[in-house]
Amino acid sequence: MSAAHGDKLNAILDAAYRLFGTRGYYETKMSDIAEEAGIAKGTLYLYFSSKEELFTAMTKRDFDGFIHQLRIVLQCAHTLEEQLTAAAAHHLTYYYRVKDYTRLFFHAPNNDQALMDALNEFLQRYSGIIAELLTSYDIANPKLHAQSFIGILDVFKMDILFNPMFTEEDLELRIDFAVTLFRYGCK
Amino acid sequence: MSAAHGDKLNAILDAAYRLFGTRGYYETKMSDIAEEAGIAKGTLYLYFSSKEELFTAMTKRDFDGFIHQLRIVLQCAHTLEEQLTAAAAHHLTYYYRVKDYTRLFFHAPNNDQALMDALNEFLQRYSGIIAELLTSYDIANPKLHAQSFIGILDVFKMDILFNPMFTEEDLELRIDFAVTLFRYGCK
Amino acid sequence: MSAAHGDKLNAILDAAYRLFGTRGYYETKMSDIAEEAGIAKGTLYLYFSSKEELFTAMTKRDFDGFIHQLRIVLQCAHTLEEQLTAAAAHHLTYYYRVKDYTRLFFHAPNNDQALMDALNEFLQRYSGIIAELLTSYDIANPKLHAQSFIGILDVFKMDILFNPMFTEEDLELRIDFAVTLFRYGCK
Amino acid sequence: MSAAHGDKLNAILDAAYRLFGTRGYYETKMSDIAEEAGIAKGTLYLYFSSKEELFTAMTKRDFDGFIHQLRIVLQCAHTLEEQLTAAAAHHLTYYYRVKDYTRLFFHAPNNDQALMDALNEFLQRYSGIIAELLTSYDIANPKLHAQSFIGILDVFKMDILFNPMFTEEDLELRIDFAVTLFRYGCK
DNA sequence: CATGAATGAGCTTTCATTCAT
DNA sequence: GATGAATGAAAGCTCATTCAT
Repeated sequence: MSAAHGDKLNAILDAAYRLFGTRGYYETKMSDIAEEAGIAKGTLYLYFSSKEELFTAMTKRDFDGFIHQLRIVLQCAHTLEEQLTAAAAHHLTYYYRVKDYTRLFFHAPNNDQALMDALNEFLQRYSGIIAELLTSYDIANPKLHAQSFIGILDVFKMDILFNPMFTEEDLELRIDFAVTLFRYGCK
Repeated sequence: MSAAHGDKLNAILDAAYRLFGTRGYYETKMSDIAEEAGIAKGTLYLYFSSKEELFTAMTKRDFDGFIHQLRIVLQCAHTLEEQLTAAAAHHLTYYYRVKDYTRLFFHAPNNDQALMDALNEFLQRYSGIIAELLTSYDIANPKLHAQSFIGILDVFKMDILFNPMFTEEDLELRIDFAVTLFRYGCK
Repeated sequence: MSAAHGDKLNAILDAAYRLFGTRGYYETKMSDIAEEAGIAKGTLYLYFSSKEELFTAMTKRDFDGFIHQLRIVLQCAHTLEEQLTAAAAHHLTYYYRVKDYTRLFFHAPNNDQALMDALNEFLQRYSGIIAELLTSYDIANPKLHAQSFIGILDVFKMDILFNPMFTEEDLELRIDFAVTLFRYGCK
Repeated sequence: MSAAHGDKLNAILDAAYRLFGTRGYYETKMSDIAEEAGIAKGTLYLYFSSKEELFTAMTKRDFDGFIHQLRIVLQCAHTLEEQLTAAAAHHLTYYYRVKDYTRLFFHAPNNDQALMDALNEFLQRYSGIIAELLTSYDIANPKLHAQSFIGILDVFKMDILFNPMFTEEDLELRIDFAVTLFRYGCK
C-alpha cells in the first residue's frame, strides 16, 4: 500500500465519515462521497466493493480509534477511581466531539452481517478492557459490571447529541456522577 | 363502522410492526405491509399519509404499550427494591419478548422529526416515572439516577437481542444484578 | 329528467368548468370536482361514466352556449358590417370573460375521439354560421372566408388570456381592427 | 466525445418529438422515449432533469427550426406579395409535413412556466418578423396585422391536421387565399 | 338515489454499480 | 490506476373507478 494509496483511502473514509455521519447511510450517495473526497465515482470501487463495505470500514476505523484512545488515557491513570473517570471522560467526550455526526449512531445499513459483527466485536473489546480493569481490583462479575458501566455512560448520549444547550460543565458533572454511581450506588 | 376501522388500523400497525421489526425500515416495502395486513396498497394511504408516518405511528403505539405496562407492574410493588426490580424485569422482559424484532432498535427512517420527537417524549416519560419513584425515597439527582438506571438496563439489550443462547435465567440474573449495582455500587 | 336531477347535473358541470378551466384536465381530480359540486365522489359516476366523458360534456355545454349566444347577437345586427362586428365582439368578449379559465384552451384529455369530434363539430357550426352570413352577401369562398375571419379573431386569444394588462379598450380596438382587415385587407 | 453527446441528445429529442407528437405528453412514458431513442431510461435524466424539461427542450428546438426556416424562405422573396406568400407557404407546409404529430399542438404539460415562456417567446419572434416586413412597406399597425396574418394561416391547421383528404392542392389554394384576403379583404 | 371506503395498475425518478476508454 | 457516461431495477404514492351499504 503506497503512501498515495493510503492518502486516497483515508480521504474516502474521512469523506464517508462526514457524510454518513451528518446525513445517514441511505441519504448519502456514493457520488457525494466521491465528490467530497475529490475523486471520481468509479474510483471508490477500486477501494471498496460496495457502499455497505465502505460504511463498515469507516465504522471500524472509528471503533479502532475509540479503543486506541481509550488504552492511552487509561495508561495515564493509576487508581480505580482515576481509571474509571478517565474511561468515562473518554466515552462522553467522544460523543461531545462528534455531536454533529449524530447519524452515525442511528442510521446504518440494515442487513449487513459484517457491520453487526464489527459492532459486536467493538463492544466485546470495549467491555473487555473495562472488565480487565475491574478484575485487577478483584471486583466480582467483571463482565456484567463493565457492561453496566458502559450502559450508564451510553445513556447520556441522548442528552449530549440532542440537547443543543448541553455544555462542557454538564459533561464534567455526568462523568463524576457516573463513576460515583457505579462505585457506590445511588447515594 | 368504527370497530371495523379500528380493526384495519390495528391490522396495519401489526403488519408494520412485524415487517419493520424483522427487516428494517428501508428494507420494508409498503406493498409488503399491505399484503401482510391483507389489504390493498392504496388503503394504507387512507390511514397514513406516508411510510414515515406509519413507522412513527407504529413506534408510538409500542412506546405507549411499554409505558402503560410499566405503570401496571409498578403498582404491584411497594418498596424501592421491589419497584426497581419490577421496572428492570419489565424492561428486560420487553426486549426478551421482542428479540425477533431487532430492527426496531436500529433502523428507523432518517431525518424524520416526528419520530425523533416521539423518541424523546418516550424517554422523558420513561425516565420521569423512574425519577418520580426515586424522588419519593428522597434520592438526590433523581433525573440523572433514573437515566442511569435505564442505561444499565438498556446495555443488556445487546446480549438479549444478539446472543442466541441467552436464557430466562440470564434474564433473571441481570435483573437482580442491575438493581443491586444501582443501589449499592460495584461490590 | 327531474328538476333536482338537472340541478345536480349543472352543479357538476359548473364545478368541472371551474376546476378543469383553472387547473387543467390532468391536474383536476374527480374527487375535487365532487367536493366542488357538493356531492360524493361516487355520485359523479351516476351522471358520467368517466372523467373524459365529463370533460367532453362540459366542453359541449360551453360550445352550445357560445353558438346560442352568437345566434342571438347576430339577430340584432342587420348590415354585413354590423353582423361581422357583432360576431367579432362576441368571440373576443367570450375570451375576455373567461380569461381566468385558460386551461380550457390548452389542456384536454388526449386520446378521446368524442372530444375531437365535438371540437370539429363546433368549428363546423361556427364557421357554418359565418359562411351563411357571407353567402347572403354573395361573397365568394364563404367557407374559407369564414374560417379566416375566425382565425383572425382567434389569434388574439393569446393577448387576451396571457397579457394581464389587456383592457376593454384593447378589446374594442381589436374588434374593429379584425372587421376592417377582413373586409378591406391591410390598409 | 462532444459529437457522440450531440448525437445522443438529438436521438432523445427526435424520439420525444415522435412520441409526444403522436400520443401526447401525458400518454407518453419516459421509458417509451428511452426505448425509442435506443438508450436506457436513466440516461434520459443525464440530459434532462425531468419530463417537463425534455418536452420544453423539444418544443424549443422545433420553434427554432421554424423561425430559422422562415428567415431563409423570406430571403428568397422580394416583393411584399412574394414575401407573404413565402411565409404562408412555410407556415402551412410546416403543418402539412407534421400532420402525423397533431398532439404537439394540443397536449402539453400543464403548469409549466418554462414552456409557456417558450411559447410566448416564439410568438413574439414570429410576429416580430412579419411585423418588420410590413413596416418596411409602411403598413400601419404592423404588430396587429402580423398577428392577424398568422391567425388566418393558423386556423387552417384544423383542416390540415384533421381532414385526411387534405391535398397539396388544397394547401396551395389556402396559401394564395390567405395572402389575397390579407392584402385586399374579402372579395 | 347517494355514499365513500377500498382498490391496484401505473409512472417518474433515483442511485449503486459497471466498464470502455 | 482513474474516470464518468451509461445502466436498469426498484418503490413510494396517486387517483379513476367500483360496489356494498
